[in-house]
Order: sequence, then structure tokens, then C-alpha cells
Amino acid sequence: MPPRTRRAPRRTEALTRDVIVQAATEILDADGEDALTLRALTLRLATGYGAIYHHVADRDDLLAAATDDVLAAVVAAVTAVSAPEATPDAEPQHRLRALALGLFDAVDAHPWVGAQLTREPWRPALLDVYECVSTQLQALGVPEDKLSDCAGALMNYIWGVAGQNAANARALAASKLDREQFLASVAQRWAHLDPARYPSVHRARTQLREHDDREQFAAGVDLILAGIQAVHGGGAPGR
Amino acid sequence: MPPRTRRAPRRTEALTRDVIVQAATEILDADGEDALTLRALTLRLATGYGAIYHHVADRDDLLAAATDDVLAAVVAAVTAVSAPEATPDAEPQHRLRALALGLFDAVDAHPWVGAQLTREPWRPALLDVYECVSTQLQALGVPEDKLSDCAGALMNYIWGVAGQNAANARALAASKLDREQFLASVAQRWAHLDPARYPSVHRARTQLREHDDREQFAAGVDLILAGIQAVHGGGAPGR
DNA sequence: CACAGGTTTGGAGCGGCGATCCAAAGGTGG
DNA sequence: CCACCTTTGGATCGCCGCTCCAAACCTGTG
Repeated sequence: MPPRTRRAPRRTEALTRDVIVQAATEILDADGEDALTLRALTLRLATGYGAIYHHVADRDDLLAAATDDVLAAVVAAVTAVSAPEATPDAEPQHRLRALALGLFDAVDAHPWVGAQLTREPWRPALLDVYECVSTQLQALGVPEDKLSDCAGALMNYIWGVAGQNAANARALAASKLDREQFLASVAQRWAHLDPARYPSVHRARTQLREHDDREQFAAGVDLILAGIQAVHGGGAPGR
Repeated sequence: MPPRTRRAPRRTEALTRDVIVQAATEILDADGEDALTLRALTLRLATGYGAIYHHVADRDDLLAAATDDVLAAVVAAVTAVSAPEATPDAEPQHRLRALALGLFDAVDAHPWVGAQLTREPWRPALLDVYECVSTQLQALGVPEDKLSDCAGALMNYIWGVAGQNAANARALAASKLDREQFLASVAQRWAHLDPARYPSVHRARTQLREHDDREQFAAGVDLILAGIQAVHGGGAPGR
């Protein structure tokens, strides 16, 4: 056999890990987690498998790196907000709410992040989140031996919502309906349930259209903060 | 070509959906989520693909059915506990704690359930959980328009812990260490972090060995219940 | 008993996936 | 100019979920 056909010319710009992770993020945002295949990446970057695997360990590494980027941006945004002369007392709650809502919004914008959180536990970016939460709780007056319980409760709640958000986004995408139709189809399915056995589900069903996930998430955060204040906080709750 | 080689004899016992789901559950419990492949299932059941796909839509259907089985057992166990003359006031908290811990134990015993919860949202079994939580919260005196917020907070916290549990179990299995060594390796990794930037992580690291996931989970449940009492409950908190 | 029609089963095969591996291409120092 | 190292492209492998079809079995009708 002759020395094989001419090979495609080498790329001009250097391929870096960051370029690859960014391309992966774009694919994930555009078409969801399943769309991120190594083949799709080679096509988008006009390169081969070897080049990618030279900079990245495997697919999980890629997903984890993309997730870290998103989370790091949220933490950076929250810690950067230096409140000069804000009320020093309500400040910790305010920051915790901002962090929680920032994470919610990030997962809402990138649903694949929510799914990733339950796959790769305790990535570096999660340590930053934990540190941020702990610091604010300490400022709230939570005793040191209860810090990990309280921080864990808050973070696990956030991860739970993130996971459900990701699942909902996947279900919505799979149904190929718009959000309105999708909610209607869910409501219709629930309508067929026995009202005697599922009274609460039926009640929730009627509220489904005006239901706001973000508001409910915020209410949950406030609930947990109120619980922390009630159990461990010395100061007045919520003020 | 001759009429092909003799085909394997047909199975004698009937193949049902339940038999398939149970075999799947055994594979999942023994070797984890990735070990459940259609091939492994055909080998264990000594059958072919066609037979399985005749009873089951696809792999996701199988995982969802197995998850439903586990969750339904937990809900049934909790609702079956009819407290005859127990203190009627503390009863709702007691039941909510029992449900939460039951779900925790189930996920602990079957980590793949935790991962599944963030994949297939609002399966039938989850509606039963929601109904159970809502009913008990209503008995606690939570006003009707706040029920979905409170129930959502509690359930999302539970799903969050479930997801983290599943992730930890996967990480533990992948490391091929026993639990003791695994915790030590995590502690060692955290020990290299900058103590100035991650003081809380360092504090948590020293507590890692005596750390009990189940206790921390229960503390989180109590925290949320206390928050619900503080914000919405008319009665005294916790009594 | 025969045999037609429906249901259940076994397994070959398909397309696509992540990952490996190696040769070619480019860079770099002596 | 050449030996050596890093980076790149892509053929290839093994495994996956799933489809599809014929064989095997079941059932009821004459």
C-alpha cells in the first residue's frame, strides 16, 4: 500500500484546554448533555481525537471542567460584591441569598450543570461554595460545631433543586413542546389521578400555571435560613 | 445456506416485567449503575434482547421501574405505621422524620436510586412521597398556600442528599478503596489547600473521620422543620 | 386432530459511542 | 541539519442500546 492519502493540514491556532472546554460548553448549552460527544467536538474544532485527548483526560474530565467554570463564575460574582456601608447585621443573609439565587440562575441557564453536580462530588469549585456558605453562616452566629450541619443543609437543598431543574429541562427538551404546552401536559396527566388519594397533587396542579420555580426556590432558602436562626442563631430571625 | 444452526431451547418459566425489573435491581445493587447493560441482563436471565424489549420499553424504563419499586416500598412502610394512641401533636414531625430517614436509608442501600431521582422527575412514586409530605405538613398547621413551598423545600433537600450519596458511592466504588481509606484520601487532598482561603474546609476535614452522614441528614431535616414551624407554624416549635 | 393467527422468545446485526494508538507534522536546541 | 520532543489527525477497537426477523410456542376454531 502506498504511504496512505495526504493527511489534512495541521491547524494554525494552538489548541488549549480552555478552547476545548469552551467549545464543549457551547455544545452543552446549545443541545444538552447528550449532544456532547467526542465526535461533535472534533467536528466543531476541526481536529482529531488525539488532539483533544492530549489536553483532556476523558469525557468526564471535560464535563467537570465545564461545570467548574460555571460555578467559579457564580462564586466570584458573589464574593466580589463588597458592600461598603451596607447594614452589617443583615449582610450574611443577603449574601447567602445572593449566592443561592446565583447558583439557581446558573443552573437554569445551563441545566447540564445541575446533572453534573450529582456525578462529580466535591470538585474544587464546590469547595469554594462551601467556604462561602460557611463564612456567612459563621457571621450569622452559628456555633462552630453546627457549621457543617447548617452549611450541608443549605448546599444539599441547592443541589436538590439543581438536579430537579436539570431533570425538568431534559424532560422539556425531550417532549419537544414549548414550556406552556409542557406544563399543560403535566397538569393533564395529574388530572387523571384519584383525587381522594392525591388531594395535594390536585391542589398543586391548579397552581401549576402561575407557579414560579425561582420564587419557590427562594422561599425554600428563606425557610432554611429561618430554621438556622431558630435553632442556632442568637439574633432576631430575619432582621 | 442451510436453515442456520439449531437455536437455543425456549425458556420454560414465563418471563414477566417484574422478573426483569428484579434481575435489573440485583445487578444494580451488586455492581452499580454502569453494570446494568442489556447484555448483562440477557446473560443473567438466559434469554435474548427481543424477550426483554417485549416487556420493557428501553433501559431508562427499566431504571425508572426499579427506582419506583424502591421508593414505593419506603412510602408504604411509613404510611403503614398507624400510631394508635401516640401523641397526636408531635405525630406529623415524627412521620416526616421517619419518611425522610427511610428515603435516606433506601438510597444508602441502593445508591443508583439517588442518581435516578435527578433523571426521571415526577415518577408516580414521587407523587406518593409528595402526597405524604403534604399531608403531614398540613397537619402541622402549614397554611394551604404555603404547602407547596414547604413540601418542595423538604423534598428537594432529600433529593439533594440522595444525589450526593449516590455520587459518593460511585466515587468510593471507583477508587477501589474501603471506606476508611477513601475518607483518608479525601482528607489528605483537602489538607493541601491553602488554610487562609479554605478555613472551613480545613475545619470540616478534621471532623471527617467521626462524621456521620445519616446524623447530618437528620439534623438538616430538623433544621427545615424548625424553619417551617418558625415561619408558618402556629404551634410551639418541635413540641 | 389440523392448522391459521397471534404472542413470546432468541439472537444476528446496525449505527454510534468513548477511548486507544500510532504515524505524520511541527517545533526546538545543539 | 539533524535528533528529539510535543502536538495533531484519524483509523481502529470493543462495547453499548436498540431494531428486526424468524423460530417456537400457544390458542381457538373447524
